[in-house]
Amino acid sequence: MKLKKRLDCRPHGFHVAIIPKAPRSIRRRVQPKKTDEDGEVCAFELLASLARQILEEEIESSSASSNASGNDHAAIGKDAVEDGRQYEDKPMKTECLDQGSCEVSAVVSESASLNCNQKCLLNEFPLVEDDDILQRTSKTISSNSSSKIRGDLKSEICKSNMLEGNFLSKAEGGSPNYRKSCFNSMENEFEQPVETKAMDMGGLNAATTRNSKDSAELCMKFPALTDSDKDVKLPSCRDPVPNASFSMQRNDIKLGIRDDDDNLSRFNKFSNKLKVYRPVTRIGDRRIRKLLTPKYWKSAPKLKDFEHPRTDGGMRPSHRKRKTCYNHEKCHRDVLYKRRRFYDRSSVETFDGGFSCESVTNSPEKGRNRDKSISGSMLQANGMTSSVKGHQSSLRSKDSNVKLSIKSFKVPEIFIEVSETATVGSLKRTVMDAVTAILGGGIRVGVLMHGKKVRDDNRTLSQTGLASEDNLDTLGFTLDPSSVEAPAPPLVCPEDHPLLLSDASQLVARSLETPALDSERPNALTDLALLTKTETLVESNHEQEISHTDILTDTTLPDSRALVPVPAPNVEALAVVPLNQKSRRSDIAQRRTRRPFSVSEVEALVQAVEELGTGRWRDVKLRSFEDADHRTYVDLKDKWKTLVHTARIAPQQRRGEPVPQELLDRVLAAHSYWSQHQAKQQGKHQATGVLKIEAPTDHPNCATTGNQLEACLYSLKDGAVEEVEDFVVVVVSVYSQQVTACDVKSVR
DNA sequence: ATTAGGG
DNA sequence: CCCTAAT
Repeated sequence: MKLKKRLDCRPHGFHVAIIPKAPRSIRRRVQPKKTDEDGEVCAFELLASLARQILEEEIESSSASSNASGNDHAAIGKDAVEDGRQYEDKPMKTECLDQGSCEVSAVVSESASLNCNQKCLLNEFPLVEDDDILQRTSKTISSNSSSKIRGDLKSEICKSNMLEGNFLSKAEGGSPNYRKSCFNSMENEFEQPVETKAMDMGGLNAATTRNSKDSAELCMKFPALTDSDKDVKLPSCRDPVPNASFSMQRNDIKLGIRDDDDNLSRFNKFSNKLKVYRPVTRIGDRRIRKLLTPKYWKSAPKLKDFEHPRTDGGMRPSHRKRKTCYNHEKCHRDVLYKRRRFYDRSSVETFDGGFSCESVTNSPEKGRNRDKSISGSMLQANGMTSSVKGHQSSLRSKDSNVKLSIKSFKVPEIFIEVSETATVGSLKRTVMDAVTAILGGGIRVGVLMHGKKVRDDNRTLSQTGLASEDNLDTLGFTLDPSSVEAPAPPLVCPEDHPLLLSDASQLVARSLETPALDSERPNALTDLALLTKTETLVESNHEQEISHTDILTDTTLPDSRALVPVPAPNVEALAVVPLNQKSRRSDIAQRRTRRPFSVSEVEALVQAVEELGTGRWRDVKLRSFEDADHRTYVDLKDKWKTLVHTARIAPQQRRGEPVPQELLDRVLAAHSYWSQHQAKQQGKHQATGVLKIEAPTDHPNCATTGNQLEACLYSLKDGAVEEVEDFVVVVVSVYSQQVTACDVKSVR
């Protein structure tokens, strides 16, 4: 099937796990491995690196003023080399980089006639060039690349490129030159949503098609600097000249902070790429809707989505998705998802991508941190996501100290928009500012447990349940900007009146200095805060809203002017989605408002399931929720699912309106019963007869044995007479009555 | 349209 | 709740 296909396409000798087109769960789980194994590069290091570059550039550009292209060459080359050395010590790699830089120069000059901005950008990070180089030198490199991650990956990528190139060539009826197609393939890879078919007709054409207008847009975006994908890419900004083969390819500017891992993840995309091409026009509402779904907003460590501006002013989400690392079950918790929505009127551009990086705070100095190491935890920064990935398991020292280790720290997405005429230097500064704002803006730490904010600062860890290893795994942190006040927006009207946070026309018109999209506001953080808050309110459910409120008014938090907490593991914040004022909603199906099941509803559901079983949701619906229009059978099914889950987890871990234990018990009982008896006796138990199960209500074991007893009862046939525990029961019809421990009476 | 599962 | 695949 798909899987096979893909496998066939992939290059040999490629070790990196390819995400097979298998059940999501599987796919997801496959990737994880590597994420962590290739040693993560400290995000801060990256940032530092970036900063360094920026500074250097700044100096350089200031001294050399405008026309930076010339200087850039040298600078870039240098940077590249340094960069390379910094992350790798292998001569080979360095060599590789060197070549890369050389190549860069060449490339640059070649494209000198093109739009300068792009050209300049091109210099920044010789990622593309490298790839290009690699492409040519892949053979040599790959042959002896041995174990060097870098080397391997690169060569792999090259291979991949070639593969892709060929593929595309074919698809397009033959590409004129290899390099070109190769490049395009690369481009596509970077710009294309892995799982969507957003791009029109495959590489070349697609790129060409979009060229003209896109270039006009100031769409310089910085996708994410993700943990393993620490490259800043600047998609779009294509050259208006479609036929300039070379330039065209070059116009897809990508800034990449190369890094050991990035290739890895990037490469992964290749595997997904092959199946991507499909006409955009095919994308229907549903598609779009899907794209706007949290699922696709997830910008996890290795995941990044961003959308292309659309020439027609409409929204054309072209995103890319990367599977996240799911190292063990815990991984998903490490993944921070962030949603961003920008509501803007005029120009409809969707930016969903960002700048995020992860740093590994592998503080070996456990001593320094005392006994604090956060394991299996994550840090989430509101507005600016940052997450901490923890070690696999929580350690617990004898002295009952809780050991936590914050393994990684993810810095969020940063949206940057720069004018087409902005200088590279300013761009860098912009990035720098953004990063600085985030890191230096002052943050407040929040603690999450099971995704819920732990608000009481006075409680002890054990009281909070954080002393338990189990809970430790769900421990999370949030980094909330503490420097700004985020007054609750006057709008809490989720559906009908999405907040318009910014005016795109303005955004586009000028270059922004901060990640904030609303250039009208002076303070980036404020914007973030507002956005976050808004987003949350718009999206959140009641519970969340409540907790938010609580938090905002929580006096135990001195400077709790922080933003709303981000619900984990589904962290969503700062979602920015273009909103075309009017009819946007019709296009974008809104997520249904959340409507928590009331206890009575649960009761009805349980009742129905007890009688009908777990595989007849439609009947359940008809039977007990006929009038509840908002409850579909799918909802019921889902609810049951969650009920079962809820019943299984510790009461402590349960959230939302508490469901009576009694009901949960029944859930479990019914569930186990129906699990065994599948659909066998469908309808057989249709309420008839009277339950005659008797046991002393006051029997000491009644309560404790309740579940077991009940479970046993469910396994009995109607009319059966059996001994269960200390009881003798006569079952006339288990489902004709609600069976609970207390209903059991002794027949003896 | 339903069901079953993964997310 | 959403999304999909499979019925």
